[in-house]
Amino acid sequence: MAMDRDQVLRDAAALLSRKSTATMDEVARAAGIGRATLHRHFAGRDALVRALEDLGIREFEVAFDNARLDEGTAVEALRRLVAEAEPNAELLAFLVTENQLFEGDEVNEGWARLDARVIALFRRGQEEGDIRIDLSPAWLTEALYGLIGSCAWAVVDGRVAAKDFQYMIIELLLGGVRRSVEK
Amino acid sequence: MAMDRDQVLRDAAALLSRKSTATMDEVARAAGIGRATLHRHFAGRDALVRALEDLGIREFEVAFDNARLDEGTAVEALRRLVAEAEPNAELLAFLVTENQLFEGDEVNEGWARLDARVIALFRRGQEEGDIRIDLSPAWLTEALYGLIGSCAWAVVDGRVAAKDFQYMIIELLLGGVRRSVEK
DNA sequence: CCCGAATGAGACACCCACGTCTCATTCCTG
DNA sequence: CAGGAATGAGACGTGGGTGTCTCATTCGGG
Repeated sequence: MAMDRDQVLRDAAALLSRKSTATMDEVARAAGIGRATLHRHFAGRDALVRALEDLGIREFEVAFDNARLDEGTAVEALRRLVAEAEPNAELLAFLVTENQLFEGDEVNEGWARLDARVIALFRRGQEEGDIRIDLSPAWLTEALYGLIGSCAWAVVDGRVAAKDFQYMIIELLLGGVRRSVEK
Repeated sequence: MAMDRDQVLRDAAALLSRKSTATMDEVARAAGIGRATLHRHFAGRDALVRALEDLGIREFEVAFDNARLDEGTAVEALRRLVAEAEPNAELLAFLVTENQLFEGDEVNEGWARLDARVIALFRRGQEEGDIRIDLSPAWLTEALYGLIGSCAWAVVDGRVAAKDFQYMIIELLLGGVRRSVEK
C-alpha cells in the first residue's frame, strides 16, 4: 500500500542530507523500494526535492509551534527553538544549500512564513531589551540557520559531539565567543 | 598566451559561487573564453574545482598572513581575519558546500592547515582569557566559516547590506545576540 | 482461495553535459 | 610582413542519470 510516502520522504531526506548528489536509484534503494515505485510517488527528482522542501517546512512549523516562540523571554524561546530544531537540522542544512539553486523560480513561500516567525522573535527580543538592536533581525535569522547547519555538519563529520549540539549553538548565539570580563 | 589562467579561475569562482551547477560552457562564457580554451587550462570540471580549491586555500592563507593572527589579542586578530576574509567570502561559501561532496576522496590538506591556524587562534584566546573555554576551538572554527558563508549569501540575496558584512559577523561572533545588561 | 492492485526488476530511449577533435581565424613575435 | 602559436566556434561521440514502459511477482482484501 502507498502508506509510507512519508517514510520514503524521510529516508530520502536522510540520504540526500548527507549526499546531495545521490541518484534516484540510490534514493530508492535507501528507502527500500524500487526506482519505479519511487517515481510513482514523485514525478521526478525535482518533485522529490520540492516534496522534501515541503516536509522540511512542515517539520519546522511544528518545531516552531512546539517552541512556543511567543512565550517567556525571547532568549528562552530561542533556547526552545534550537532544541526543537535539532532533529531536523540536517534536513535544514540540505534544503538551505539546495535552495541556492532555485535561482528565480518562485521559492516556496513557506520559507517566508518561517523567516517571518524567527524575525518576529528577534524583533520582540529587541523591543523587550533582551537582544541587541545593532544586529538586524534578518541577519540574526540567517545566522541562526547558518549555525544550525554548520553544527549539523560538524556533528556528522565528528568535529562536534552530538550531545553538545544545542549547547554549542545556543551559547555561541547568545553570548558570543568573548569571555565576559565582569562575570 | 596563457596569461590569465588565474583570471579565468577568478571568473569561474565568481560564477560558481553563485551557481554551483553552472555548465563548463557557462563558465567559459563567464570568463570570456571558449570552452575549448577552458579545457586547455583545466583538464575537466573536476580539475577546475580542484584548482578553485587551491585558489581559495591560497587566498585564505594570504588573508591569514595579512591578518597577523599571532599579534595582539585573539579578539583583535579575529577582527582582522574577518576583514581580510571578506573579499573571498563567496568563494569560501562555494568551497565549503562543494567539499561536502568529496566524500572520502582525500580532501585537500590545505584545509587542515587553515583549520589549524584558526583553531590555534581560538585556543590562544582561550589561554589568554579573552575567549570562553566552554566552546571548543573546532566548533568555533566551523561556526566562523558558517557565519562568513551565511553572511556572504545574505549579502548576495540583499538581506544584508554589503557594507555591514564585517560588522554583522564580528559583532555576532564576539558578543552574541544578547544585550549586555550592564552596558 | 482468488482476483486485483501495488510493487520490483529491468529494458529502453532520451537528454544533457562532458571531453575530444578539427579548422578557420586572430594575435603575437621575430 | 611572414610564420607559428593560441584561440573561438562548432561538430562529434560518449556516459550517466532520468523518465517511461513492460512484465512477472507479491501482497492484501473480499
